[in-house]
Amino acid sequence: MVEHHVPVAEETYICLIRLCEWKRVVPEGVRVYAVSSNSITLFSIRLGNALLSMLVRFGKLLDAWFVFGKMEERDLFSWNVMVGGYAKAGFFDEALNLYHRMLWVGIKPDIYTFPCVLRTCGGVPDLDRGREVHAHVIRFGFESDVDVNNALITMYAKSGDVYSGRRVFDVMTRRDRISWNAMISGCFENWEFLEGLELFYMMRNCCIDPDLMTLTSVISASELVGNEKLGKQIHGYVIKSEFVVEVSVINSLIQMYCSVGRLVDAEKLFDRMGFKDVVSWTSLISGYEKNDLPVKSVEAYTRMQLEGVMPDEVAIATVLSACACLGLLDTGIQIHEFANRTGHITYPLVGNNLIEMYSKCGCMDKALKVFRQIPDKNVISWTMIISGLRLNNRSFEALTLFRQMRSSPKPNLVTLVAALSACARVGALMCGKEIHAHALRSGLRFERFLPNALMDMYARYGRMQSACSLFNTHNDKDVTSWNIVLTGHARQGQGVLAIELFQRMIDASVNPDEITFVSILCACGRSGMVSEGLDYFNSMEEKYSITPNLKHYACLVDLLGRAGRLEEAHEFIEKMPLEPDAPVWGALLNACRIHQQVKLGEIAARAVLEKDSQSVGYYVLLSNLYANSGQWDEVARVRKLMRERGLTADPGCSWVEVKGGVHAFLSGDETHPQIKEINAILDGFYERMETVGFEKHTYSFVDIIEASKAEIFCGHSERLAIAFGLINTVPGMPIRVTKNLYMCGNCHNTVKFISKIVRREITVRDTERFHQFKDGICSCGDEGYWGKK
DNA sequence: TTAGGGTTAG
Repeated sequence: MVEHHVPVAEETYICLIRLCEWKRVVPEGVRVYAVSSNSITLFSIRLGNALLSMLVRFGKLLDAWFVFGKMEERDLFSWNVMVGGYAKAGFFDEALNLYHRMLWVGIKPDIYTFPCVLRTCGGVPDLDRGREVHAHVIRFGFESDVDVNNALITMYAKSGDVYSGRRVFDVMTRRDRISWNAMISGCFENWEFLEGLELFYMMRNCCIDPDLMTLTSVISASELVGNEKLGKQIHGYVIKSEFVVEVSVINSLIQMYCSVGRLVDAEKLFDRMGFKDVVSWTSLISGYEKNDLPVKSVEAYTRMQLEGVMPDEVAIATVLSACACLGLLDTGIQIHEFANRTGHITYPLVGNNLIEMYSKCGCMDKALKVFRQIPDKNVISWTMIISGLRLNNRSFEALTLFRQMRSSPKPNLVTLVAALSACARVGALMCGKEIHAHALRSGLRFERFLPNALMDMYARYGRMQSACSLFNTHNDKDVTSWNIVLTGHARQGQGVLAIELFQRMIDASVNPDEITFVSILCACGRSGMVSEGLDYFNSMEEKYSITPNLKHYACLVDLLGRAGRLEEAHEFIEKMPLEPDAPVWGALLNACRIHQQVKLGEIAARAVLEKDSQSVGYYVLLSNLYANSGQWDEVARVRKLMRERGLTADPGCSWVEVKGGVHAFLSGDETHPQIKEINAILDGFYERMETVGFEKHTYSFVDIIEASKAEIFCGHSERLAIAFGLINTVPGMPIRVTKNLYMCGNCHNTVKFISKIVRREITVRDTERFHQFKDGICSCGDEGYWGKK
């Protein structure tokens, strides 16, 4: 529309700019700007200001900044536009700098300047700066201006100092509706709900009618305080008011009803709406999801699409949560594809919930792919992927990612809890301790989840003292806290301590739950306290009104079985009021393995495999039962059965922590950079073992069977980890290893031997217990490895 | 002769 070679008068440009601004045609406006800046070297105030205001309104801040720099002169208006533009775009530092420069060059701010500047102070928020600007307001004589005062109120509220805002509000001689709205929402933002509501009533007494903003803000507050009655009252008010037709107000009401669990009221409102926008639909979708109705949530999403309402990023993210909850992978994938097509995938919110959905559906690789593709990963993205990996038993990778994250973005409480859970899983004590220290340093409040996660980490690692001291100093313990320590004692075989703790729990009037009894029964079983265990089992229903579930029955079978009372255990299963499941029979099978009762073991195995033919662990137990009694044909038969059913044993994996890093070793790992040294050091041990009368041991699978070793599924990865630890730490340092399978008897012996010759403490935590080797002795007393001798 | 201040939802 503008030819390059024809000189155009400045006035024409200004007219064109005004027109573009008025018509809101961005591309044309930018073209006019481009052409005008080509033909004119310096902008006059009139043209410059016109350009500035248009560019800022179109969000073209960089271009505006360019024009600002090329103006022959600048007036108050030019500065105001720039400060306001930066403030609106969230570039608070730049806005504040400009404001100071403006004062520096001697331009006096006016009533337009202060609201812009105060917005930046509230946006950071920076209370000190805000107070400084407040002082400027007084110095330049604008303290009685309504608009400036309104901005002051907001600045104080956003900076967390709602009382200073209130003082400004109280001395105002004239207040408009904006003053009231600012003050009321300021109170709500600072959780001063009562004061906010009082102001709302005062406002009406002063004959100022609430508007749309007032109402939406008050409705959301009644949702936040969970005050159903208040919500109803406001609903009544809305019905009588002119706002009954406003979509946004009804949306807020729907939200409010959902949040107090009154879905029927929410649905009623929703159904009566003449026009429903995407927010109305999402309010409902999310309401269902939050009230544990994920199926209805997904249905509502489908209905929304059928009615031709286009989902936006929030709708997509919300329905993804529902899919995650239901494990609806197919639907989740469809939504993922949709988000890809529509470009919504770039929203962190969508990406984060996709990670959650894939994690919960067990597709961790897809989750990782999504994670890598999120352009602006926030704390939640990181937390989601860390917990996802942890959930899918990839704790090692979870910790690697956690390390990568560290400073930006700053991990929050949830991140730390997820990372601690991963530490607990792989026995990364140092990493866990670091997180503990980090939490103390960063002044995070030790709320429910964090102390529990810490205790769990220490307890799983066998550090019962640390766990207990946290427990004792932790003021608001919940049942989980008690259960964590109780389970820790059980794992350590500290039956007496477990019983003492249980008593303390009862004395403290904490109601035990189902998990409590699993732990206490387990503790009794591990400590051979059969009669105590039976007593607890019998007291569950009578004293604590907890009906024993299958887990409790399995514990009891284990308790009887470990004590050698196999027939009794068998009878107990036969008389169970519930249909016994695989773990119940599995407990008996394990007991038969320990006590080498092949006949009964076969009965148990048959029953187990009937219930669950896919879990490798049971084949391992059966195979070990045969191996323990030297029936190698049977061992081979079990292995063949596994092959036929397409099952392979989980690869053994051990972790060791060296210099703050966690190193993982798969059994038979030949790719590790230090594998030569590792093998050399192990061979050295084997030779010495042989000379003192230990049997020679080699690695290959066939060899192991032929060497008549019982546990063929061990993988012996712990040896690699221990050797690596020995090579890479200073003499005398304890070596701490965690393993994903049971440690076999052979490894147990080998580690005992190693601990003796290297004179180091070596701990191995396997899936069953915690072994502390020192001077050739293990804290577990070898039980369970060699059965009756 | 333009600019600034309050709000809300999923």
